[in-house]
Amino acid sequence: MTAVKQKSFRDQEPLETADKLHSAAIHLLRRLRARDREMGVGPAQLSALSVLVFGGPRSLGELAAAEQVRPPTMSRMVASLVRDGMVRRHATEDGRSMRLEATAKGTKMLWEGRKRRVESLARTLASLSEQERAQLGELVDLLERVIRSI
Amino acid sequence: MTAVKQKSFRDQEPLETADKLHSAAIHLLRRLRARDREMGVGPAQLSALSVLVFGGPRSLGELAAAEQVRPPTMSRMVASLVRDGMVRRHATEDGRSMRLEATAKGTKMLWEGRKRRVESLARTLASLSEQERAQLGELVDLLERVIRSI
DNA sequence: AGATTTTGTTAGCATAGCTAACTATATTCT
DNA sequence: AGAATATAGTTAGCTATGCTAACAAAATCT
Repeated sequence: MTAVKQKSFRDQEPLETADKLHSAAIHLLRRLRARDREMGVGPAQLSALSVLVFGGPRSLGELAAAEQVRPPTMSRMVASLVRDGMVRRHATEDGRSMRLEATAKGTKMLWEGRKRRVESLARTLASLSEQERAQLGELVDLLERVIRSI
Repeated sequence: MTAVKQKSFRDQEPLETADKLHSAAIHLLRRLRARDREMGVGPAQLSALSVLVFGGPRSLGELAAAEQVRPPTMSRMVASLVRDGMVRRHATEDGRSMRLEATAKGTKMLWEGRKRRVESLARTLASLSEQERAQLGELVDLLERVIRSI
């Protein structure tokens, strides 16, 4: 805790930014969730599917790690994706694990899904000034780095 | 839809940024959720509580609207908060509605909760360069505006 | 007074997170 | 080789959050 009673403003600032960021993330996802419901696939599944589509096939454990979720959670999501024909399981040499791969249907649906989910957001972004848009683009990259290092 | 078949790169860019932002929000919340579980109160409840603490007392419907959630969802969250002694219901002239108000316990817990939730994030932010931190501070403000206009 | 509107709750469903406990396969160690 | 151990996924069961539909109670409007 580094017990310091009188915090400086400089120390407070990251906490405030962190809090705002957290709140922003909550509200962003709540707004976008509405579009998710229009399709049959939930946000977590779409996110997992996107790892397979953009990152290529991988095992369930790897997918769970990539999505920062426990194996049972991913196991259920994958089961649902397989049931819906979005993902295919391939046997590997190692009989315990399997290669998970997005199907053509899954890939197509992902593109539709993400577009739909994000298009209202993208529309808003498109209405920003050139400068703001550039700023936001850069900072999203920074944000990704930050999140990865939490 | 503005059926345009050949999209320019410029048009694609907001979609890409939007998608990254969405993904970042998901992963951020997943990382922070772990800390939430350490306390007895979930993230949605903490978020609702924060509206009462920082925004003052209000009715259930108003709270639901502020949190962009349907009344039944909020009703259940409030019931849980009341059960835990975080929130108090006050009768109003209008017998249908009620004033929801954070208790002292709720206020204290909120401060602890948000700090805990966000402190690992704040720690990471504190390790950034001065410039990056400033950038990020700007980003969240911009982000908040963007989200509000979705 | 009776009909309608508004506010909140209850019931019931789905997704998504978790841990604990299990199965099946691989690997390691005598 | 065979037993013990480790690893990969699944199943079972819990919680929290989201929703809609149906309801109850109070307020408001004719």
